[in-house]
Formats: sequence, C-alpha cells, structure tokens
Amino acid sequence: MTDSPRPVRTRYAPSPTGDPHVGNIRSALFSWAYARANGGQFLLRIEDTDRNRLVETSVGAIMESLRWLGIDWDEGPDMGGPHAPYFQSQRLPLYQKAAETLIDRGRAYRCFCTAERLDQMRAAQAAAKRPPGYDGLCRTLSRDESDVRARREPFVIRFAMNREGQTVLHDIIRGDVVFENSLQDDFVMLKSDGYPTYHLALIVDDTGMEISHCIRGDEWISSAPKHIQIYEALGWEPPQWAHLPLILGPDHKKLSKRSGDTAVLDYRENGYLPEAMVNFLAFLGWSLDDHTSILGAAELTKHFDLSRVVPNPAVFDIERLNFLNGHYIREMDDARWEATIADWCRRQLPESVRRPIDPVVVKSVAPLLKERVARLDEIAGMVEFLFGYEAPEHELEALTERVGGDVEVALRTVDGALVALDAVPEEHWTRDDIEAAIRGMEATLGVKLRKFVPVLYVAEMGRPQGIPLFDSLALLGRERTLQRLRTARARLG
RNA sequence: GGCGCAUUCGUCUAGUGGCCUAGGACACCGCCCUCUCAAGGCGGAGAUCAGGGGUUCGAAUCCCCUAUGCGCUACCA
Repeated sequence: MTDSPRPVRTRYAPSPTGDPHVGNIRSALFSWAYARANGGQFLLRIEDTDRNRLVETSVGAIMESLRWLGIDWDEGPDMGGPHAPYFQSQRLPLYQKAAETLIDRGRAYRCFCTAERLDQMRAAQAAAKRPPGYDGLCRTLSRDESDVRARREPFVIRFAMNREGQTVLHDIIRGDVVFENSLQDDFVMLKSDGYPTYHLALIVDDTGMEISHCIRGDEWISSAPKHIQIYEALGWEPPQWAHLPLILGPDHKKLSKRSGDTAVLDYRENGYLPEAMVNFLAFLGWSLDDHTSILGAAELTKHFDLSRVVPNPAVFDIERLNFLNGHYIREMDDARWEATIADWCRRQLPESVRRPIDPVVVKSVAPLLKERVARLDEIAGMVEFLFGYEAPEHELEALTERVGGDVEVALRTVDGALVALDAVPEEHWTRDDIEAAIRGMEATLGVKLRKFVPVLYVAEMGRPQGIPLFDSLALLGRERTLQRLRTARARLG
C-alpha cells in the first residue's frame, strides 16, 4: 500500500433512476464537504449503465437538487472537464478495454450461461441451503472455445475472483474489515449489452478521474472486496475508502420510499429551506464537537472531517428538521423573507386573491409571521384572512371554543368589540388605538383580555390563534373589521 | 441460511482508561414573558452507556461471548 499523497478529489456518482433522495444526497454532501475542507475538487458523474431503469428527467433533478443545497461541482456533465465525458454511457470503450485487459491476464472470462441456467443453479443452491453464487462453469472454458462461441452466442464477462485467502478493506470510518475470499463469487462486470456493471465502471472511472476518496453508503461495503480485487488485478492504486452509515426511516429500516424517504426536491416543495436541510443532513452521522448543533455550509466546508463520522446508522427525525427550518427562517434578512412570503402567497393563496400579491401587506405582515412559521407552506394559511372582503368561514363552535363553549360570553365580547371599535374613527385606525379600544373592554365586560380575545381572533381571522390581533385589525382596516364582527354576531344568534 | 456492519437519554450525538454521580441539541413537561399562537428566557424529567463475562488500582472507553437491529447476497446501483 503506497502512501503517495494525492490531491483530494471526491465525487458524487448517482444513477439517474429517479430524483435523488435524502440518503443518497447526504453522501453527496459529505463528499463535497470533505473535498472543500481539504482544498480539493468535487465531481459529478452520472452512472447511467442500467438502461432499463433509466429515468429521463433524473439528470436534471440531480443537478437541481445539488444546486438547491448549494453543493457545487468542479467537473461534471454540464460543464465538462479534463476527464470528460461524465456520463458512463459515453465511456463504454474504456470499460471494454479494461475488461479485455483482465481477460488477457486471466482475471476475467466470458460467461455464456443463460438466465434459465442461472435461475436453476440458484434454486438448487437455495434448496441445498448452500450460499448463492455463480458456480464457475464458464471459468474453465479454453480461450479458443470462448473465442469461437463469442462469435455467435451472447455473453457477459465475469471477473475471476481470487478464492483463496482474505481481502481486507481499510476503511476510514470502520477500520479494517476482513472478507474471506472463499465466500466470494465471480460477478458480472460487463453485461451482454456491452454496458459495464457498477463494479467495473466504478473502478475505471474513479481511477481515470483521479478520485482520491471513495465516499459512499454502507450498503456498498459488502461489495468492497470485489472492487479491491479489481484494483489489484489491474495494478491500479485504489482510493481511500469511507463507508457512510445508513440513514434509517422511523421504522428503523433503510430509508426508502415506503418508509417515508422523499426526494430532496420534495422538501423544497414542502416549505423547507436549503440551509435547514444541509444543517440537518450534516449532523446525520457526523458532529463538529460536543455542543454545536447549528452549523452552516460555510463552517461545514471548513471543518468537515471523515474521522468524525460515526459508524452507526442514524434515524431520520423530521422534528429536528422542522426546528432547524424555523431557526433559519428567523435568521433570514427582511428582503429575502418578504420575497419568500410573496412567493408562497402567490403559489398557495386562492385564485380569487389578486396577483401580484400586495407588497404593502407582505411587508407589514413579515415581522409578525417570522417567528410563527416553521415551514414555508404554513404562510398562506396564516395570512389568507387579510385578502378579500368576506369574513372567514368559521363555525359557531369555533367562536366559543376558547371561552368554554359559553355563547353568552362570546356574544358579549363581539357586541363589546362592535361598540369599542366603532368608536375608533377612521383617522385613528392604528394598532395602538385599536389596542386601547380593545383593552378598554376589560373594564366594561369585567373579563380579562386574555380570556375573551380568542373570540375576536376567530371572528376576524377564522382561527383562535395566529398573528397578533391588534396588528391584524390595523391591516384589515376599519370597515372590514366591523363587517366581520357583524357576521360573527349574526352567527351567534 | 451465509457474510458483513452496528449497539450511549424517544431521536441526532459528545465521549478514544481516571476530568462521567455521562455533556449538548430536538422532542416532552413546568415556570417566566405575553392580546392568541409562536418565538425567547429559565428549570425539569429522561441513558444502571444492549446483556453477560473478563483485563485493570480504575472501563461507556480494551478483549471474549450472547442478544437484537440493519445491510448485502442480480446481466440494479
């Protein structure tokens, strides 16, 4: 094992079989952060060798996901680079050549076994309770016979695993992992359609692209001996290995669509901020020290280190993501926050609300909204009452639920507010004067403000809670405020 | 079944033989603040460090066994 210091170069190499999900993107984040923390490069490579599972829109979604999170790459399919192309489907001759080299060296062979034979073989192995694996039938074919059959029969190329001794993986996160070679089998590295499998393509491309660290999910650790042996057979220097712990769903199983894994871009649609996502993902399997839990990308790319990645799997906790999202919302500057509010209102407010969304309303409501929103998709529902003249829909029960269902109290509150607010002239319709008027009701009603005020929330906003009442009424205007009180009054009987 | 990985509060984690009667964060509970709801402040509860054996003056930290969980076991990645 040579220790030639290589410049750090990492990569994210997804297969375009759908939109990237969180588990997958966390690997990208760690690879990227590691490269950046070490002054290295980060590459994007598309592993499109499975033509059956290819999804047309994936490449766009992959790049969009990375961009959203602020993960930038130095070489990739969109920009090219010194090791182009970055689509494996465009690198077929390279894999062919490596496979031929391996055949010439006796470390690979053509296999003519049919799918049916393979199925039968596996069935027999299962029945005999033997471990499954290729039985090596074609490994003993002579080169001449192989050449002849290759002219008219379809075939795959299998790697001839060394079946003696052990293969040991030196993993940065897990230390040494030892595999018995006798348990390995001759896997397919080049498919009958001429495309390579992951195992071959990985080695050819990581070597060709001068990748220094192979950072990937733990689900790959079992196939590490395959990869190590190919490197040996080719005489190439392997990268440093780092197998990241899996991210588990709430059911403690590997995150999947079933267990609630969702595409990264879905989180954007659901109102999450990229900063929150990055912060959240960064701490799934890694930590900076014994007390930091809020960390931005700038700090992450400064301090990230593979030696502080833990080996055990982590459960995805949406509550924590929600907390971080609220935190980053509160940290936003006013301009961005107002733009965000306008954007989500435009997207989610009913069509009856005129576009563009009134910027004056947005600006006034922004500070009131900031500490009350955890997800961006909550915005529209909280401000909808400010748009449109009609009173919000609410049931009679809603009006009285916070006063113990007491219709009498609700009635007196509404009547009291009608009188108190009607006494506030148009030119005095300000937050402070409204507050004074409503506080004055405490004396006339003989009820504490906090006890009767929820009735007014429902009457004006349709809900017993939301942005502060006095500000809301000022924003609503005198006429609409009184009209809604009359509606509530009518509903109370 | 085989092989591999893992195991500290419900969750993410700190911890690399004495600083640990185990620290931080989310969630939870209480109090304060308060026009609702939040946010914020303060405080609380919550882990016999999976279990059992060792090693050691001393173990969450080292070794062994067991249990449990997860991953892999394709011409998918």
